[in-house]
Parts: sequence; structure tokens; C-alpha cells
Amino acid sequence: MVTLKQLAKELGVSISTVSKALNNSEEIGEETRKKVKELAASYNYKPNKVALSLKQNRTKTIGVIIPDILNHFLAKVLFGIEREANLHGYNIITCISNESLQKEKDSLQLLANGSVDGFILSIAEETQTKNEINHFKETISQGLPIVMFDRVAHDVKCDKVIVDDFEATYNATKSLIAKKRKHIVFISNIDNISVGKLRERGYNKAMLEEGLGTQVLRIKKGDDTQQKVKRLYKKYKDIDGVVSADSTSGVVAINMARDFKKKVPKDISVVGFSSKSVSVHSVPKLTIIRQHAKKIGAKAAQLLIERLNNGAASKDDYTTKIVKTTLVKSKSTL
Amino acid sequence: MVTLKQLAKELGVSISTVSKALNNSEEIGEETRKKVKELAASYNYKPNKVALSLKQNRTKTIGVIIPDILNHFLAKVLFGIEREANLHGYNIITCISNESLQKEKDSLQLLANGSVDGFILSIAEETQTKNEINHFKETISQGLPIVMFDRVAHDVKCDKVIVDDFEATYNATKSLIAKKRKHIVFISNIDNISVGKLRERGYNKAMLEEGLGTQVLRIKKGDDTQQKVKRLYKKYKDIDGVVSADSTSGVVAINMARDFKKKVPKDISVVGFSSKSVSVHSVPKLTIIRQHAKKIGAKAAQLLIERLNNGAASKDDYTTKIVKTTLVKSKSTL
DNA sequence: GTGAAAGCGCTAACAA
DNA sequence: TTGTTAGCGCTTTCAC
Repeated sequence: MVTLKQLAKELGVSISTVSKALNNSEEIGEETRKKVKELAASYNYKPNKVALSLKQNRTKTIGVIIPDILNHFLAKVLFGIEREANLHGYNIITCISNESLQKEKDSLQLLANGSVDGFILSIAEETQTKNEINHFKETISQGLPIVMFDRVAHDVKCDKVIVDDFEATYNATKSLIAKKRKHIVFISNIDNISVGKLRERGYNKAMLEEGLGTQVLRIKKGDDTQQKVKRLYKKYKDIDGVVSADSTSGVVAINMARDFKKKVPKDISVVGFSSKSVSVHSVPKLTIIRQHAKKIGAKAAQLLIERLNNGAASKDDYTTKIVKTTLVKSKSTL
Repeated sequence: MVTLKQLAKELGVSISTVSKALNNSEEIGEETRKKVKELAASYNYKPNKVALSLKQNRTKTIGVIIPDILNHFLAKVLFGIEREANLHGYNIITCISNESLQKEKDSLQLLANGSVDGFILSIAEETQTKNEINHFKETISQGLPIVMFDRVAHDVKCDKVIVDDFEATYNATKSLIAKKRKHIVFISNIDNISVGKLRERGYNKAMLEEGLGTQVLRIKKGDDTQQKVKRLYKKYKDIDGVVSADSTSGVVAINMARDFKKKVPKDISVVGFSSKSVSVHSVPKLTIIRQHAKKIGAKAAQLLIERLNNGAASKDDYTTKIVKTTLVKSKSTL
């Protein structure tokens, strides 16, 4: 990489002259400016980012910590973050906590050494079950702002972007009930994380309000989803509705129904949290609760960048943005 | 963030003493060392990464450019890269080219300013169709090594990690033929990228060798996969096998078969490039061609880090590693 | 209009 | 054993 020094030497001027010329300073003469710029262009000069970061005490880099990159929703949020960050001249350093508290702590620690200006993260499962939040508070007190999305810790003071999980399943369940479904099962493989719990509660409330009994099928890591759904159908012949808290179980619920001569949606309606690209995996296509993942990511990035630009201005004035889900009807519901 | 300067001041010693003490230099007295370390620990001192990078002229950061984060395979490779990089003390800056040549160029340009020590990337679709490779060559000539994976440019001299795409579909097709399948269709939504073409050729060769006619269903962006598969089944009643170049069409091929009273795998066998977690989306589960994505990512990271450590040593001595696929049988094939 | 010098935080060669 | 100094690449104040 060419440096200012080298350009200065070749031109027989001082380093500061070159720097100013490149930054269009009025101090420098028209002619000199032109000469400098030409040479710089010919060498494809680009100011060294590291030096700039050191000088300006900010990196224009955001640390993103996500629990699981193979989760379609989280990947999509990451996409949204990346795009929005780029628009504002920021890069993102990605860490995958893999649902582990330790890895989450490590990542936070490791990047809190000047590598990034702030964080965007969704909390690891283990962190939520152990209810640990000190590492977040510490990071914030070190002057590094955090924006949490989806799985958030309400006891940490920071900006947040969340989904209306409770209402989403509440409404989805109600819509099934409105179509005369009576025996609706809730299927979830995320019952131990915050959003999973909220979704279950939304379902429960809707069912109880209508005087209907609730039934929950919990799928654990390592379980065979197809087997569990199969057994469910075998045991309870009168199931006529499924609300799924994750994308996999909704798809499986539809495809497996046919093994039991249940027509979808005539005999059984299925709706689940998912995205368009996954909904085509079932025949008929799954009616989904869309979370607008990209928008969530973009919003999180906006909040962080705003805070970074404001300096300490908006201290103690934190936003919680709720991005509403949308029920997108396909052929798996009436 | 605490700096050496502040620690030095508080201890009444010089900056270099503090630096040496923290780096366990033998030069510094036992006692001083202890005092320094204690104070540093109490302040949770961490050396400023940016200053270190500037000083040592390397960032311990890898730029990763992937075409599509929502592609399960690519996301999994990213996971592998991240983990391996972390093991070696590297962070990753992720850019998503979104299959765009321009964004790919921009990312390369933008990070080639000292932000990263090298790149790991898979080539964007547009870049492949336009067959552009100059931006890669330029980056390399600037002293930033590149490792390409999956979709690679053979004309660029750099390390590569690829899949045995041709053999994978060749073998998969052969295995269907061995079970007396005669009318096997190849379905692909990636026929315009390098790996897609190779996969199609593997299928073609296997079919032609056996004197069987070939048939390819191409699915374009924006097409309704379910509709296209449906029409295919409607028109050609005797289809008894499907080889899919991507994960979606394989899953759809299975789930849709039932609409035509075709039993899987009795009447029709389906095999496709995919991963375990997606294969459960079909009933019965899809027999998959596993690509070992995490391993690919890890290998790519290893190659890059090796090269970074070797300096210019292994110049002009580039590796192409082939990570063999594995055919994992499920219930969608005999 | 141009240049010298300080300083961001750190390491390391050299001096004391 | 400890301190001084230079320098990584850059911006910016201040002097000329």
C-alpha cells in the first residue's frame, strides 16, 4: 500500500501538503492539489484505515454477535444489518456465539479493545437460561453501545428491536379458531428462549379465551422432528390445527399430515413463524408469520449508528422498537 | 479504555516499562511486573487493537465475501470460517455481495485499505456470467492473498477449496440407475454458476453412458418452484427419478410427488444437494449429497492463515483442495 | 500556500 | 532494571 509519505517524497512536498490536497483543503494551491491527486490516483492510493481509526478513535466497524448463523431468520437479520451498515460507511465483524454464553462473553471481550465502535446482538440461549446480563452491562459501561434484537434482555439499558411475538401467535391462533378449528396444537423447538415463551403464551391466551384446551409439543435439540409429529398425529386423531413457533415444525406438520390422510387445509390448518423461501418446502405452502427480518436488522443498525453519531447526547434515553409481524396466508390455512 | 500511558502515570513509571511488564519481558523486575499487572487487571486493561495493527502492519482480520447469506450452504461455510479463524486469533469482516459484481468489487476495494490481511470468498453469480476476474488479480497484486471456495475462478492464481460437483451428481445419478430408474430428471435453479454447470454435466454423463435420455428442468429466480415441478410431473407421467442441484427443488420434488399419487421412493427416487437440517423438510426425508460446508470453511481459513504466516515464502505455490461430497441415504431413495 | 510538529496507543531498539 | 526515543500512517494546529 502506498502511503502519504511516499507520495510526498515523489512529489518533493511535505506529507501534510499531500494530506491536505487529498482532502480538498482550501489551503493548498490549485495546481499542487491537482498534481497530488493525479499521482495518488495513479497509485490507487487509499488512506490507511487503521491509521485513521487510531487517529479518530473510531473504527467505523460494528460488532455483530448472533447465536446461530444457520437459523434463517437470524441470517436474514444479519443481511439487513450488513446492508444498512454499508450504506453508512460501516463494516461489520461477525461473531457466532453458537448459543454459548462463554463464546458470547469472549466475543464481547475480544472486540471491546478498540476493534469496534459498538455492538448489535441477539442473546445466546445459554445466556437466557442462566439469565446472565453482567457482560452486557460491563460492555456498555466501557462506552460501547449495544443494540439488542429479537432475543433481548429487558434488564439491560440499551436500544432494542423486537418482534410482537405474543400478539403474533395470539392472532394466528385466533384466526384458526375463527375457522372453527377446535383442537389446535402448538409446536415449538425454542421453548427455552424468550421469544419462544412469548409465542407460547400468545397461543395459550387465545385458546383459553375461547374455552379451548391447550396442547404443546416441545421438540428438543437432537429430537427427530418427523417422529415426534408422527406420534402426535397418531395419538390425537382429531387435531385440526397447528401453530408453529419455528419454521421447521410447521413445514413438517404439513408434509406429515398426508401420511395420515389428513388434507391440508381441509382437515387441518397449519401456520408458523417462517419466511417465504422456506414456506415453499411444504405442499401446500405454509401460511407464515413473517418477521421482516431484514427490516429488523436495518433498524438495529440505524439505532446503533445514530447513537454513535450522537456521542453521549442521548444518554439514558433508550428506544425499544417493535417490528410487527405480518400473517401471510398461503394454502395451508382456510 | 485505559491506555498504557494512564497506567504508567498512575504507577509513576514509564510507558515502556508498563508495556514490557505486561508482555512478560525479562528486563523488568519481578516486583514491578507484579504491580503493573495488578493495576492493569484492576482496570481490565486490554491493548488497543488498532494501535497494535498499525504498529505490526497486520490486523488479524480476514475479509469474507459471500454471495448470499440466506443460502444454507454458504452460511454454513461462513460458520466454519468463523470458527477456524477464531481458533487462530482472527476475526472476520463479512461482506455480502448479493450476487452482484459491483458489490463484490466495492467490498474488495473497501477492505483493501489495511482493514484486513486477506480474503476468503465465493464468486458472485454476475461475476461468473460476465467472467470478470481483474478485481481479484488486482487485490492479489496489492499483496492481499485470496482463498476462493465453491465458486472459484480457475484463471486466478490463488488457493482454492472446491467440491467434487461433477462426480457427485455423476455418482448420485448412477446410483439411481443401478436401482432401475430410467426416466431421471435433473432439476436446478443454479444453472448459470460454475458449480451448477458441473453438476449438470455429471448427471448428463451418467445418463448418456447408460444410453438414457436426459431431461433438465431449469428454475429461474422468481419462478414458482412448486408450479414448475407440478407441470413437469403432469406432463411426464413416467418420471421415476430426480437429481436436484439445489436443496429446495429436491424437497419440493418429494412433497409434490404425492399430489400425483407417486410413492417415494417406490415410484420415484429423489436425491439432491442439501444438508441434514433441510432434508427433514420433506416426507420422507431427502437423500442428500452432503458438501461438508463447515469443513470447507475451515479448510479455506487454514489455507489463508498459513499463507499469511508464511509471508512471501510459498509464493506462486497454490493449493486446490477438493472436499469430497458424501451421499447420505435417507428414505427418498431405494 | 506550504511545512513542521504533535499526537492517537503501542512496541522495541537503544541509552542510561 | 528502567527510561528515552523513534516510528507505524494519518490529521490538524500552528508557524513560516
